[in-house]
Amino acid sequence: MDFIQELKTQTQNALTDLYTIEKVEINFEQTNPNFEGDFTFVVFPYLRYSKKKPEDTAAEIGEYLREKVKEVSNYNVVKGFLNLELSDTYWISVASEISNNGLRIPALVKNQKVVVEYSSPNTNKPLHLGHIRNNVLGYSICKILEANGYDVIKNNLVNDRGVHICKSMLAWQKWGNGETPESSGIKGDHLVGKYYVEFDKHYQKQISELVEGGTDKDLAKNEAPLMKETRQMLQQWEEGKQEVLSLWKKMNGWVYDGFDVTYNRLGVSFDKIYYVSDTYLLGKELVQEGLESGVFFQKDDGSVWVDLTSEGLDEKILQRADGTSVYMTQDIGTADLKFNDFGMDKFIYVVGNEQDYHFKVLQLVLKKLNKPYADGLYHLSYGMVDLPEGKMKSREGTVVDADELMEEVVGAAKSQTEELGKTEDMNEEELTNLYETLGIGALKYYLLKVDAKKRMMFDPNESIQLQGDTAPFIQYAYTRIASLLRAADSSDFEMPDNLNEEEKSLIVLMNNYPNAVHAAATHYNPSEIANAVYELAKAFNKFYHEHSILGAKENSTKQFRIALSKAVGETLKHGFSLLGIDMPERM
RNA sequence: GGCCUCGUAGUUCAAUGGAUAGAAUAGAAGUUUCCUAAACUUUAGAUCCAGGUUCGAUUCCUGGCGAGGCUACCA
Repeated sequence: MDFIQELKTQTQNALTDLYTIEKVEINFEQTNPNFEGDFTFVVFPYLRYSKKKPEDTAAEIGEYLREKVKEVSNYNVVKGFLNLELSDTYWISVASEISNNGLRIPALVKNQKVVVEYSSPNTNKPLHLGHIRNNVLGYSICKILEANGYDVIKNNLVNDRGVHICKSMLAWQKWGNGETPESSGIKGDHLVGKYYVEFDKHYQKQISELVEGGTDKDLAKNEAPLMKETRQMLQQWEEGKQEVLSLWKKMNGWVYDGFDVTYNRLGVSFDKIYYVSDTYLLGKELVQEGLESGVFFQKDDGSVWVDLTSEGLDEKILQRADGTSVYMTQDIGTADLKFNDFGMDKFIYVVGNEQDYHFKVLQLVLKKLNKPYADGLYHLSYGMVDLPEGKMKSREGTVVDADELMEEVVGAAKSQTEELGKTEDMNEEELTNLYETLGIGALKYYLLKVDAKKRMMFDPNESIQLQGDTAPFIQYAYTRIASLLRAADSSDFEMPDNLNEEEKSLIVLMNNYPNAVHAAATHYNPSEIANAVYELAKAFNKFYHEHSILGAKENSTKQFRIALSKAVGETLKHGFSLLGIDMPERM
């Protein structure tokens, strides 16, 4: 890392000495593999100072650097590209450093606290594929921020109250016959989801009956008896009616038991859980505050609004005419609650991009309220997950259930492992763990290798595939290393005489890994880790194929290769830990 | 209608404004007396269209065309 600094300093010196260029931003990039060299400096921007041809300018700087920087063993010039070649000695010292001191990720920040809100489920139905992307992404971001020096609070805001839960409750009351998870053998969240579907079935029927009777469709939606009953139930909930509250507690309990199983299998966890039932009234005082200070305004009917037209948005309601709050009000209050609880420097919302507008407004409102933490808000806006047949629609039953999906990928890992027949001596428990590690790993990797911000296609058939750019590919490279280390008697680093191409590329990739960890944090994007780790695993497989490690002729070569392999293994494992994916020792 | 994303090999994804646009998968052809072939090698195949800025554009700007999202006193 500091070598690059040194290189930049010397390059600046070169520009100053040769062309009297004052301080500029110096950038090096990795040399394109199609060309000879390690780092490349592009000289085009400096031609107007040097007043020479690109080739000559690059050559002059190259000559300067070769003389001044001992690690630069040679250079070549292609058009305006100065390709610096570094000595093997330098790369060997990098390998030695990593091998002896372990993987080091320099902290990006100090004493920075960040609250990451993710998952945030509704408690009326089980989790689906979209939630999996959210959870896996949120968890990974937490790990990545931690690795960069942040103090992270993993936070879940459970939406446990509202019309949607009342629908499930009502349907259960009417048609449940006292069914419980125990009596039915159905996982709690799925059972509650079943009644949510049941509600909708009857509700749709009522609507169409009303519409046939000549009622307007929108009106019918509101006037359907079931909807009236639901609203009444919500009303009773707010009034604290005992019977409703106890049913609510019972059914939410079922859901939490179910979620725990799903979260556990998915390997995600939280440090702090908020429940909307506790927080939904928050924010009203802040709305009043804003009204008094004049940043909000009131309409004739008494509703409170914020005018964001000067920011290019429109007017947004913050409180209904009847004094009740809306989503935005609650989020204002919850942001304040978070700040009171944690005093965080940053707070991140892992929420789908259909809420881009909402979070833009939220941040503007917090700024208008002069909240000191407003600038620390970041909406990690991830794209929707599409299926090959199109969008997921719960109404049309095309949602991919989280539990079923996990079962499927683990099952695929099992059958493929059995087919290969390499694990016959493993016991039942080891095998079960292995299938989970492979299957859940494959699923997570599939979701994380894509840029978080982009919408992505989820092909179920492809997700259970375990070859190519997949978690098992990387896990396989790791188990090869683990197997080597079991067979090796020592993994102490020894200086080799020189480096072959494959060894060098492993060192280069490992040297670059901390940059990927930084970039992943800066961009809130785990896929940068996934890509880095994949490249490394691929390079290792090639190295492994081309060269004998334990059978190397020279003992020093053998020791070097073992130590190098060990460092690769540690890097792969580190990267996977940031993605929330386990590594098997055998497969 | 207004606002916001996104258009890259058959398919799914990469590419701080840099060189000859990378992978994976599907296709074709190979590699195992040798540390795990879930691997490795070779091969064919792409920047939606038209302008502009730039020494240089997949990347930035404008206009088309196409896909998606938001545009609720729902959360």
